[in-house]
This record gives sequence, structure tokens and C-alpha cells, in this order.
Amino acid sequence: MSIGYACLALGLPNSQLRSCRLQNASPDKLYSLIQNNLAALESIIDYNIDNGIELYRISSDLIPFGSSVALDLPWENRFAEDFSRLGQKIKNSQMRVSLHPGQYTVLNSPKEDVVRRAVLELDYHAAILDILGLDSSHKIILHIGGGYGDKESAKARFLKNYEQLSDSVKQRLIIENDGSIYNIEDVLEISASAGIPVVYDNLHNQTNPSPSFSTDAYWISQAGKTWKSKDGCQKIHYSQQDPDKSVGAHSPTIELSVFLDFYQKLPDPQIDIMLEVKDKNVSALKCINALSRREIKALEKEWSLYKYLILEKSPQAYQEIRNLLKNKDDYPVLEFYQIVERVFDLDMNTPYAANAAEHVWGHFKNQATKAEALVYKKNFDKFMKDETKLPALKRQLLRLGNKYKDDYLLHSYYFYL
DNA sequence: TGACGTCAAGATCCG
DNA sequence: CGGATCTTGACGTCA
Repeated sequence: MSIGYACLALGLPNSQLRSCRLQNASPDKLYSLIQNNLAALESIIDYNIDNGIELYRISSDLIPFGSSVALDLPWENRFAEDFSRLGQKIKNSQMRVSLHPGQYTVLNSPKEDVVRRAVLELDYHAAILDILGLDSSHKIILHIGGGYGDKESAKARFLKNYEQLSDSVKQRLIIENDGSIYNIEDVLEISASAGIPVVYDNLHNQTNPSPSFSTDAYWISQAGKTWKSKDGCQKIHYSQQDPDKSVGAHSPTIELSVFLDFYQKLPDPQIDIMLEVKDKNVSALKCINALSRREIKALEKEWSLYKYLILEKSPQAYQEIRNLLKNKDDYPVLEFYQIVERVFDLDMNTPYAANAAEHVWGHFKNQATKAEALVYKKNFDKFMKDETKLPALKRQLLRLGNKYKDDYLLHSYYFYL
């Protein structure tokens, strides 16, 4: 059983993917972007290994315009060593990676050209996994596509186009129920015709339930039957609705108690769970820590990342957590994250936020230049008088963190959540 | 024709 | 000039 996150890692320096506009996508530009992005991916892989995260979705933007402009570039040769090293790290650490072309990759379109480009997009995704040297348990997740007012013929078109895909794509492709057109029963039906493993997405099933309503556990066990041994263990997508946004929007973080309730009802506790959530790795670590009996060290590490954020919202909660972590033989994981979640719902409090900013500033005040101290003081006073917003103050602090290479601060969630 | 979703690039504004 | 903030892009479908 692994829990993972998609694409980005919050609070991880040097992990940013870069891209460019189509009109600027010269070979030199693309090569330099790819080089940057492979280094970013390596940072993320290393981070995952360090944190015991064994499930991860690689961003489709790894190679900018990978299925169009970059098709003519021999990036696989040029960066073969990097890919080989990355693939080794993934394999050595038992990590399982995936890729997920977005909603604009439509294999079942009636338009020939759209299908042609979908195939190229899938080939590009498979090429990444191929050159990483990863087997068919590392998957490519795809939605079925459009409905076109006639779902039955659209399903047939999906199957017909699927048959024309390369073996490399076929052995990795898995299909997912979507939030508006193809419900889990539709997807299971397509799977039955073509033998494609099914990824069940709980939130999509909420917004687009199948006509014969059933529980998550039931659909997960049905989807589980579509996985063969060469596919690796069954994988699902899990997300929660953002209460403040439109239907289907992913929540800012995973509410732990709701997740644990879901987890307990799983037919098989061994399945892999890909979280789809705004705070990415942050929620993945939360859920991993909650499900595994780790040492209190794991919570102390989390605390070092959360502390200024907690201090900013509630000095009381800050003390509460300090007390909670005093007993080194204890592992109060649920209590810890429940305090964190409760604090996140609190509104901004200017004196508290100012106090936290002062603590962060304390990291630099002995090394900052006079000019930097002056700017900080000015920003701080403006913030106290409500003339500037908190993010502006934090941005200056983050700049200082970068300049003075304060690793402790640079990883802190204070700047990223 | 705009909304959808995603993220960074690019453009523009400000001191 | 650097930094902050706003707009655009790239994709296909659907209302």
C-alpha cells in the first residue's frame, strides 16, 4: 500500500518545472528547459525517497511540447544518462510512478486530427516510462473522452482507437471514471471489452455517479478485478470536495478523519492511493504518517515545517503541539494533524501573524544588511497598519531565506501553504 | 464564444 | 532597474 501525490512538491527548493510559449520553443530553449525539468524531477524523486513516499505522478510537462514541437528533438538520446539515473533511483527505492495526460487528450474524438494528436501524446508519455526503464506496473492514466451526444458510439470509438495504440502504451494504459460523462460503470464496461485496468476516482463518482448507486468500497472491489499481476497492485484516486468551490474542485488539504474513515472501508488495504489535492506532498505525508506507525521523529520533522504557520494562526495551538510532542515514546499522529487542520480554518490575526513574522525575521537579523533590515521594518510596520498584505511581508522573508540559504526556513510550509 | 483547469510565461505597472 | 500584479497561453468539449 502506497500513498502518493501528483506533479508538484510544495516547500521543495529547486523542484520547479519550467516551460515556454509555443512561439519561443526553439530547440535550444527546449533543451535548456528539459535539463532544468529533469533536475527538478530528481529533486522530487530524492525528496520522495527521503520521506518514504512510494507513489508519485510525474508531470506531463516534463518535456515541454513533448508530443508536438519536441517530437523532432532527440531528447531521449541527449538526456539518456539523466533518465537512466532517475530510473535507477525509482527502481531502487520501490517507487511507483505514473503519468496522466490532461483533459485535452481525447482518444475517442470524431475528429481524426484530435485522435492523431492524442496518440502522439500517449506515445510521448510511454516514451518517458520506456527511457526510465520502468515496467508495466508504472501506469498512464487516461479519461475516456467526450460524449458527443451519443455515448455508445463514443465508447465504441474509444475501443477502436485503443486497439491501434502501440504495445508500449497499451501495456501501461489505465482508464478512469470522470466527473461529468463516463461514470464508473461506463468505464468498467469499456474495461471488460478491452481488458484495460480501471482507476476508481471517488470524487468523480460523487459528481457523476453510475445509475446503480453503490458504495466506494463496492466500486473499488469491482475495479480491482480489472488489474492483472503485470499491472502491479490496484490503484485508485482519492480526493475531497473543496467546500468553497464549484462541484468537483479538489480540497486545499485532505481532511484526515474523513480519509481514515474512507480507508477503513476499503475492500483491500493494500491498494495504492493517489491523492488529488492542492497541498500535494503535504497531504501525502499526513496520510502516510497517519497510516504507518512511524516514530515521533516523523512528527517532529513535520512540526519543524508547520510551526511558523501554526504560530501565525494560533500561539495557543503552538503550545498545544509542543506539549503533545513532549513524550518521545508516544506517536500522537491524529491529535497532531487535527490541531493543524483546526488551526488552518482560523482567520488571519494581525498580531499573531506579526509575531510569527518576527520569529522568522529572527533567522536573519544578525546577518541582514542595514538596507534589508530597513525594508523589513517598513514592510512590517505597513502590515501592522493594514497597509500591506501578509504575502508581501512573507515574500521578502522568503527572498532573505534564499539569499542567506536558510534551509530550515526554505523548506517551511510557512511560505507555501 | 466563454467556461472549464493548470501552471508558468509574458506583459504591464509601480516605486 | 527589480519586484509586484495582471493577463495570456495551450489543449478539446460543451453549454
